[in-house]
Amino acid sequence: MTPPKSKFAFSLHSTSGAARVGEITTPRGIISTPAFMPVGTAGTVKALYPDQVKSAGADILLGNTYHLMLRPGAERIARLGGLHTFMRWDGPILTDSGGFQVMSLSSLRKMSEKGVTFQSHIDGSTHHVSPERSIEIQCLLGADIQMQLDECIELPASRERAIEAMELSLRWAERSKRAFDDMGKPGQAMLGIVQGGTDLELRRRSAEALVAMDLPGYAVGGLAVGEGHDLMVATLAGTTLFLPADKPRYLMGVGTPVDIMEAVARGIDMFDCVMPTRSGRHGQAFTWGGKINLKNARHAEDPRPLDANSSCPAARDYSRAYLHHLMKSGEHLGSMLLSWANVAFYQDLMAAIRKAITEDRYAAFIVAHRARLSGAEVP
RNA sequence: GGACAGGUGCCCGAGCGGUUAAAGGGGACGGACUGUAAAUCCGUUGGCUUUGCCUACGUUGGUUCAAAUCCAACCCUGUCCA
Repeated sequence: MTPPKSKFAFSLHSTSGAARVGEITTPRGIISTPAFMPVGTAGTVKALYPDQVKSAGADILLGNTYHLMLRPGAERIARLGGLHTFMRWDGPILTDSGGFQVMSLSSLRKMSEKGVTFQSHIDGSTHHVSPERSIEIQCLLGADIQMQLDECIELPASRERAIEAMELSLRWAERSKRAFDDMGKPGQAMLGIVQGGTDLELRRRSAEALVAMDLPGYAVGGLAVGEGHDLMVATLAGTTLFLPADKPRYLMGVGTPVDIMEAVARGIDMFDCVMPTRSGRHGQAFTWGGKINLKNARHAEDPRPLDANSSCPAARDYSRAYLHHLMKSGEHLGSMLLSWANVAFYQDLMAAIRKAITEDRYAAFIVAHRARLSGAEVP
C-alpha cells in the first residue's frame, strides 16, 4: 500500500543480514535508502550547483539551523519563500538542529538546561537557541526532516559527561517534539537523536527513551567524533539493536566510504558527511580504486580520467593531469570538479550498496570493496 | 663617464660583529580532513659517517678570538645625471 503523498513514511523493501533497502516518502520526493545526503550547511552544497547535486543522484540534502539563523536569518528565508525556493532545490531537505555546533563551536557557546547560547562566529553577537527555537527555525526554513536539538560531545569523554549530555538530549527531545507537534507541517518529520558516547548501556537507555516517544525516525549522533572506526562500529551495532525496524535510522555526520559500508551492515539507512565536498575542495578524490590526492606530483602528466566508467562528467571527462594543474594553481574549477566527482561517487556507492542488498549479497560486497576503498589508490 | 642604491638558501625577502644552516613569504614535496568558523590546516625543504661535522649569504683578499654582518679591490644589477 502506497502511503498518501502528504505523509512522511518509511517502507522496507529488502534486507541482507542487518542491512536494509527501503524508501522514505516525503511530499517533496522519495528518498531511496540507504541514502547519502550531501551537506549544504549555508544553503549551498559548496562549489556545486543544485542541478549537479541532483544529477549526481542525491535525493535529499542537508541545511544547518545555526548557520542559516545567523546569515541570512531564518525569518528572512521564510519571507523569501523558504529554503527550497531560496536555494533552488526542490527535493527534500534535512536540517541539523545546531547540536553539532555545540561541539564544533564549543569555545563560542554556553550550555544551560534552557538551551545553548552561541556567540556568533561572524560578528560576536549573542543568539539563544532553545529546543523550541531550533524547531521554529527549521520550520521557518521549511525543512522536510528536522532534527531535535541535542548535545553532541567530543570523544573520548568520561561516563559522567556522556550521561549528562545524553540525559539533557533526551529532555530536549521531549521539548523539541512538543514544539514540532505545534509548528510542524503535514508531511514534515522530526527525528530524535541517540547519544551516550561509546557506552552501550547509555546508548540503550537513550534509544529506548526515544523509541518510547514514538518518533518517525531515529538518528545516532555523537559518533565519528574521536573514538575511531572500530569503536564507532561496535557502538553502532549496540545501538541499532534497540531501534525499531519500521523506522528510518540516520547515522549523523558519517563518513568515509568504509564507515558507511560498515554502518549499513549494522542497519543504518541515512548518512550525511562533509567529506566528499570538503575533501574535494582540498584535492582528494574518492574512486572505486581508492583515494587519490590530485595534488601529488605523480598525476602531473597522467592523461587518464579519475574513472572512465563514471556517469559523472567531472570523473569521466577531465584528465588527472588537468585536475592536478587546477589544484596546484588554486583554481576554483579544481575544487568544483572534485566536489562534483566525489558527490557522484558517494551516490554511486550508495546505489551499489542498495543493489547488493537487494540481491542479498551485501556481506560479499563489503569483502570485495573494503580494502580498496579504505586506502589510497595503488598507482 | 659620474652619483646613489643594491647583489642572502629553488624564488622574493629580513638580518647588518658572536644566541644564524640564516626570520617571513612564495614555490616544491608530503600528510590531514567524518551532523562544514575549513577553496582550510599541519609537516618537510644544503650535504653527510647526524648528541657532531662539512659547505653556504656576488668574487677575491683583509681586519677580528669570531664576519652574511666591518674594510679594500674587482665583477654584476637597477635608478638618476651628463
